[in-house]
Amino acid sequence: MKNKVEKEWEKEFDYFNKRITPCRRAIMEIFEEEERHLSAEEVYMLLRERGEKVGIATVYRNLDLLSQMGLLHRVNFGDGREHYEMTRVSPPQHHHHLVCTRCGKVIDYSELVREEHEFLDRLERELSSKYDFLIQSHQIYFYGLCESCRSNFES
Amino acid sequence: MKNKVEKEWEKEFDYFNKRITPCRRAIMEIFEEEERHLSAEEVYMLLRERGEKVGIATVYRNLDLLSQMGLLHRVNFGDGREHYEMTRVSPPQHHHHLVCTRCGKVIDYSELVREEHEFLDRLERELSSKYDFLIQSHQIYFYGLCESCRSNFES
DNA sequence: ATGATATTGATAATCGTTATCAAAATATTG
DNA sequence: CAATATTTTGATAACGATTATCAATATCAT
Repeated sequence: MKNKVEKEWEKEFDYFNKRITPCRRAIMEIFEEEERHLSAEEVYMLLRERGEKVGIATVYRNLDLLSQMGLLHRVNFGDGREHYEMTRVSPPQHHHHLVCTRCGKVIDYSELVREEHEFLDRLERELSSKYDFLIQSHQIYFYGLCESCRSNFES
Repeated sequence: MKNKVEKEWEKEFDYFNKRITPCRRAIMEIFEEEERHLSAEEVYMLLRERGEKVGIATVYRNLDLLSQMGLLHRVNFGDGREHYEMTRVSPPQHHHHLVCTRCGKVIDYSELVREEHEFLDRLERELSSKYDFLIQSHQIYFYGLCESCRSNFES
């Protein structure tokens, strides 16, 4: 195994004994460029636009692998499919999600990042040691009803 | 609509103009008794054990409805199915989840509940007003690798 | 009661994801 | 470099959770 290491995330491939294939590199690049959560289908489309000839199964496999490696993490909005986001370490670009349980609308927010950091750092330390768990990322979801769904709730 | 209101959650049915059917009542009772997250399939089984003759489709429909009403909320551990928990208002029984991204193991935790409350209350107020969003519940997930998965990571 | 509306059950259909397995790519060894 | 072992991929079938359909049933309002 002799992956060239130019980017931070490339080290992880050595650590996990995985190869940096064109498909995997392209997926990582897509997430670096698109700063948003993407479904497997969306990643697949973006790969094709780039001219990468990959099968959808490989996309699923690699999204799964990258998640296990901690480079991506899954976010789930209850719409029946998984979404993936880059796990950004630096700069720490924390943002979380407000999810409307009725229409599925998702609002990204990044309020009170500093306070969150203080609180979650402490919590993470407690949990890591208590449960012997390597914490790689976290997600906060707020669930409720958005304005439009609140004003006209009907069967 | 004239639902008898004996329990707190029964009010919500009037508010949302929904009927309290035997199936719906039984589902709520199951979640009151079982203090854990349940999948649709598990709820279905527990209903049958009680002697409730319901179809699986109705279970899905009602879990969905109850979620939209804010009485339940979905939790998702990335294992391909939704789980549901009761949204407990009093006593506030906050607990969140540590999810191993490799083996799917879920650890419930309830550390630092007081500090969480302080921080999240403030965050909730900000988000509610800023995005005009009625927040009904929240979930914090920590993702990472549990001890056993960390010690033997192999393809 | 009567008619309108809501809920349910059985089951087919949908759709995101996973499994299979042979072919291709890449690494390792001699 | 050639030969072999290992990993990754692609096409597609299979799977499984969830949703849609629609007629039957239950419940509500008048």
